[in-house]
Amino acid sequence: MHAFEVLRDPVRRRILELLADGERASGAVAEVIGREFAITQPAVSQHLKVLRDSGLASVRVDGARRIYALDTSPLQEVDAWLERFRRFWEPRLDSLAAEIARGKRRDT
Amino acid sequence: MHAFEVLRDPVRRRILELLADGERASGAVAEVIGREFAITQPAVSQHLKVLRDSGLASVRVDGARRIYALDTSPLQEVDAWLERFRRFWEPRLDSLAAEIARGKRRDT
DNA sequence: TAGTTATATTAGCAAATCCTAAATTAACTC
DNA sequence: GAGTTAATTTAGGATTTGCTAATATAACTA
Repeated sequence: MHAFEVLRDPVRRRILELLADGERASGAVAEVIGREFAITQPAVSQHLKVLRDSGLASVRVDGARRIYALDTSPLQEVDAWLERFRRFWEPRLDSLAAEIARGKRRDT
Repeated sequence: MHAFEVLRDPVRRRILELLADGERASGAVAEVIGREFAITQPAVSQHLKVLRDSGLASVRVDGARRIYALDTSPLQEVDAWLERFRRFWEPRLDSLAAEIARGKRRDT
C-alpha cells in the first residue's frame, strides 16, 4: 500500500504524530486516539495493522503488551515526491545554500 | 477535502505532476492520463473536479477549452505536516545551515 | 443553422474503506 | 488452573470512491 493511501486517514496521521514523540504500547495509543476520535480500541488496532503492513510502524513484544515505533521510510518517499513541487514555494537560495537546503550531494 | 485525501489517488498525483510542468487544457491532460491509466475522458474530468474543489488546481476558460493550472497551497500544508518527521532522516546540520535548510526564520 | 469539438455532469454500480460487536489469542496474577 | 488484562482478528454493514455509459452544455466551423 502506498504511503499516501495510509496518510489519507486522519486517525492514522495522528497515530504517527504520537509515535514521533516516542514508542508507545498499543493500549496507550488506543487511549489517546479513542478519546480524540471517539472510536473503539479494535478500530485503533486495525489502524495500527495498516501502519505495520505499510512499513510505517514496527512492533516489539513486551509481555502482554505490543510496543509500537515509528518507521519513516515511507514518509521519506512522500517527502521525495513533494520535492518537484517545492520550487513553487521555497525561496530561491544561492547554490551552496540550496544544496544544503535540499540535503543533497553532501558527499559527491 | 484534505490534501492527503486528494493525493491518495495515483491518477490525481500524476495530473499534479503534469500541471507542475505548466498549465494544460483538460483535453491534453485527459489524453496523457487516459493513455497511462486506461481511463476515459469523463473519469479524468471528475479527477480534475476533485483537484479544483480541493484548491489544488484552478481553471481558466479559453474558448471551448478549459486550461488547468497548479495551485500549491494544499501541497505546502502537506509539506508542513511532514516537517515534524524530517529530523528522523535529515542530516544534522550546523545551526545556520539548519535554518536555511528548513527555510525558516529568514527575517526574524 | 447544422454539425463537430471540447468538456462537464449525471446515474448507477462494483469495490474499497472504516467502523462496531463478537470472538479469539496470549500473557500476566491470584 | 481460573480469572483478568492486553491486544488482535473476524464478520458484517453503512458509506465512500472511482469508474463507465449516457447525457448535457457550450463554443467553434462550415
